[in-house]
Amino acid sequence: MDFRTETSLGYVVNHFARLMARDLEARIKPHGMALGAFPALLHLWEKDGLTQKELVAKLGIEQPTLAATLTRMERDGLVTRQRDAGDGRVQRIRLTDKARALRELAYAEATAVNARAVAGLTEAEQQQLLTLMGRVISSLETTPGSD
Amino acid sequence: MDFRTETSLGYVVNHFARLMARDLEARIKPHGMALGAFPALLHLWEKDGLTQKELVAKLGIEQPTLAATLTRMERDGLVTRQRDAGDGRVQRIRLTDKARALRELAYAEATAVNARAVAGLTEAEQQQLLTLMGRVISSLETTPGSD
DNA sequence: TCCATTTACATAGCTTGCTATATTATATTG
DNA sequence: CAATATAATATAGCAAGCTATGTAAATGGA
Repeated sequence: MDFRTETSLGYVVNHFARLMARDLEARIKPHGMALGAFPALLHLWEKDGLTQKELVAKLGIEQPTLAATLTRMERDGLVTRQRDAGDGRVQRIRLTDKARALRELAYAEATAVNARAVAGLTEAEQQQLLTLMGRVISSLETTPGSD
Repeated sequence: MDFRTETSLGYVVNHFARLMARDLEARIKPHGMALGAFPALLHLWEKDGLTQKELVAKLGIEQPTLAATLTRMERDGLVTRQRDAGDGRVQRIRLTDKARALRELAYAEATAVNARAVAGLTEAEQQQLLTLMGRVISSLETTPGSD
């Protein structure tokens, strides 16, 4: 059997993702944001006070991964955890002033990373790339794990 | 400013890569292969006895990352490290019989993961997705880091 | 009402990525 | 030929992903 890395979707997308992550990390780290905090911040900027469970659902990562990330974000002064008054199991995640102040800057850096990546593509190609990836992701998320 | 995760290339590709990695990992782990070993094995199956430096160049990961992966692969009985006779600094990475025997099975699992991912796309769309990602990767690798 | 179950989150332990730095062997240069 | 520079790999330490399991609070059925 033949198998080439350049035509293996998994291989290529992994490489792609690492390049994007490296770039974004280099841009946001100087502003006190870690790479792993970024996706959580995006959702919290949209809606502050989400619970851990809600964030997990939005982020598509596992609960223990988020718990650890939140601990680092707390340490870095980006969020606080507050026990929900009505349900003692629930932690509401709230942004600090520092995190709120970083919003526009973070958007700008992420936008710049994305722009640099697709600089060689036409508008239509950029759109198609996102659409195709979106369709693959949906299908991976809805069809059985490894059949 | 507005920013939506569903249209952020970095966000989407990260999610995509994790889904692919989870699937492949679940398939190959039962056969004694770790996810991180997989890319290295693909290259060693093509050409056994590569040096660490050569592998690093092919894989696009950092040298310490590969060194750690090779240590685990050695532990798992997939490779051996042999000092090069001519140059005492060089380690030649050689596949074990066990690793050689896993080749076809590994190709089959990776092919299955890729096939499941693109099941909802036409042949032309699959080709286009790979082509577009390839172009973005090349451009990320050739243009300056974060300007 | 009480005990079992479920729910929300935390902890432990591993992998795989990174940067920075140490180590050791070869190459170069004065 | 010794001193220095460069090259190949190793080590240390951290981040962020995972699975498996622990803990504390809420719920629900006998």
